[in-house]
Amino acid sequence: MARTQGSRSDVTGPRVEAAALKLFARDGYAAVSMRQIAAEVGVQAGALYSYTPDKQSLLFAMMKGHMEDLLEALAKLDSSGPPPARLERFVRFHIGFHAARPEAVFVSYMEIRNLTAENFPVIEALRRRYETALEQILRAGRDSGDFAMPDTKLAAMALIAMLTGVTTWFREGGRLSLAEVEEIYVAMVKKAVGAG
Amino acid sequence: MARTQGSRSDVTGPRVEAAALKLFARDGYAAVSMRQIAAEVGVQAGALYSYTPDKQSLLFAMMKGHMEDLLEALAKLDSSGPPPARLERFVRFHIGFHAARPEAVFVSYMEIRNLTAENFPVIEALRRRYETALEQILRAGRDSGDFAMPDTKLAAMALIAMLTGVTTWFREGGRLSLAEVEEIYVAMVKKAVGAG
DNA sequence: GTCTATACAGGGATAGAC
DNA sequence: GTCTATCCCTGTATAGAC
Repeated sequence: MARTQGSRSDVTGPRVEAAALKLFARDGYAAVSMRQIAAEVGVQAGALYSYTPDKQSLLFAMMKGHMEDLLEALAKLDSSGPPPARLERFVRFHIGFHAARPEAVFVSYMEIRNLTAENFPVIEALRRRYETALEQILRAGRDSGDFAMPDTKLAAMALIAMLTGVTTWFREGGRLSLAEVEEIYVAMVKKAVGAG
Repeated sequence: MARTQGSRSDVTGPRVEAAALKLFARDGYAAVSMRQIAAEVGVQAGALYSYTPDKQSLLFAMMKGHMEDLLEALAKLDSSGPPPARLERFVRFHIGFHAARPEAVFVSYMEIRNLTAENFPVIEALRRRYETALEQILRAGRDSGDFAMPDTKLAAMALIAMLTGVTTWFREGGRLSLAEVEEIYVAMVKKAVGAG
């Protein structure tokens, strides 16, 4: 049970991830050095390699973790009821989830191109699963006659772009509260897909 | 009139800009080296400094140029007629202009944080002018009763995010033509702002 | 105008002491 | 588990020859 003096692997590991997330989000993956991450954690650069094999793994783990959290949370969302209700829940979920972790969102959308050839498809597949979830709601709504859209795939992309855009400008304590923003987006999205 | 042998300043300068644009768009500003740009142009790294004082100036010039082109083209757009017609023209203009230069768009939206403290506000001001142009159309439409929206500023941000998202997935020769995409977005945007 | 050569700082990652 | 020290590479930018 007793741990070696000075050993804090269980706490330092997460702190490395947190520092990397913070710095990648602020300055971009390519612009951040391992030395900067180490300084943020309060250790020497060499010590980082006890927690990650390399810089790329740090990025990949953070993006994969984010997408998995997103999909896991989505899976817990009530998927019953008529399409308009499902769509409304999706919109609120998306805005809420993304607004709660702006750094992870930012990294996940900006650093895709910095993934290696092996890691990229993994993240891409997770992202596509999320888009498909929205598209299925839209398709169900079109089939039921609740929505009217020429192309559900394109509409799904358009809506996700619109919703994710919130994180680029939303700031707690700004002109509008998150609840107000949610309200406005729900109304706008419903109208966009032709929900009466 | 005779130019020094080997002198091609008038042609090499633009080639440096083009190479920087291509590489910044593909790999990101921070990940691209001056050596890579030089290799793309076919000169040695040192020669680049005949055309730009430094790497940052390359980024700034390309972003400023892009935003100025955008605003200039927007200024030429017919701004007469009722708000729904104006909005439709704006949507078609935005999609068309952005789809025609995906690299410049990509750099302009991704590399904002890599601008220095002096350069950032310049680009930000240009961007805001563009957003304001859309917001004015929305406000005019609300005033005239053509549109229904709780917040024109937020709607403008939402629509621009949605429209700009097109450049992230649109590929010439894909499932839909640009004209089809435009059609669909025009319809979706009009509905989103409550235009009957 | 472009080249070669180079200065100098900083990058990622590893080795071995403690 | 973390440190110091270090390897080797690459980064931006400049100087001076041609």
